[in-house]
Amino acid sequence: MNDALRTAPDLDETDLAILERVEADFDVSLETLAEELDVSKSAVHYRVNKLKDNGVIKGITADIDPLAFGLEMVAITDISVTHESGYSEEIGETLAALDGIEQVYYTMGDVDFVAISRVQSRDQLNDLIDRIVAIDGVNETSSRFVMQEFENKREITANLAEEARNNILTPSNQ
Amino acid sequence: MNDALRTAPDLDETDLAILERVEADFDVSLETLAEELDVSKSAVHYRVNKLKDNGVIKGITADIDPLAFGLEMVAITDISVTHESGYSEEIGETLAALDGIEQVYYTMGDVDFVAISRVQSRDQLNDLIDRIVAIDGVNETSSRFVMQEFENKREITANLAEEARNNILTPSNQ
DNA sequence: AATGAAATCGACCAGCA
DNA sequence: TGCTGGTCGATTTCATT
Repeated sequence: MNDALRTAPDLDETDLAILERVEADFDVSLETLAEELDVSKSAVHYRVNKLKDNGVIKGITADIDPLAFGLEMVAITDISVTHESGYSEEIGETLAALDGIEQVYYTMGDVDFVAISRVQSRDQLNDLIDRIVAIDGVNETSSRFVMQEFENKREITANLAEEARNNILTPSNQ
Repeated sequence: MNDALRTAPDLDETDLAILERVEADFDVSLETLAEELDVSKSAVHYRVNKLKDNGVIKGITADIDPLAFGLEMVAITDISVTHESGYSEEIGETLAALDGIEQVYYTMGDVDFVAISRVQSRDQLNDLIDRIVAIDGVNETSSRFVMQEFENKREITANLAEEARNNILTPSNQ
């Protein structure tokens, strides 16, 4: 059995086509979708609903431009913690809850956490780092400025390698 | 003048309230929104449209659960490039185009690029790293496994520090 | 910028393969 | 289970303020 796919519901090509389309842009009429995919409106509606029930589609959200809020500065911060504390779960949640921090990863290796943050100014970044080091158990931090972000595409379906796509369409555990 | 806000269109509290709501969940009726925000349905609709025209709302998208595709493995890869090549822009775009890579950051410092990738298996990660080192100009890579992701909330409005929020509502450059 | 009415579109349901 | 076609309610559009 392919362990990586144990949670995957069975999807066919039409489901994948719908997902690829709506993951990039949901602001489209059912009718347009139906024409593009060459199925009926009702069928699209039925499948989209099922994908929502399945949890494959976690939600419909509006993507907001960070620059519209002046959030022009991105930083990557490595954070190491004192291991005797052992509260990595708690520290991770505390980090993720800080204003300005977008993502927190707990990693294997010397550095324990990697945080990606987005702020308006260098002052706000300094303030954020102060708030990070003030967290109990945080040992050391080291930040890098991001000069350029490439294609902040977070599209799952657009990132599937061919092998991964094949695994979904023809699961070994069916 | 507050340099960080030069691109910010003027937003009022109602706009912010709409954005906070729809950034987390757009799958809501106009009526519900109107009740929650205590404005008329038409007004909500008008403002949402304006925010789309403004570019503040970049788009409406479906969020897909990576686990539904068996994408259980996340890695952070530091990538250094040979500087005589000078094609960092091109390398960044090439990296971002690789299947499996979600985000690419070009940073200041020893490490030139940081890539976040999401794959189904260790094999796929090895394959991805092979594809990275095969890129012309790539010098060295070093990857860390992510053991846990904390609150992958990418919500701009939820991450604003109070100062940042105040900057938007009462811009110094108005 | 916001409204209300008219036109359009999507959600839901009973029924069918 | 997956889909059809039709009805009703919701949303979009637009003239108007």
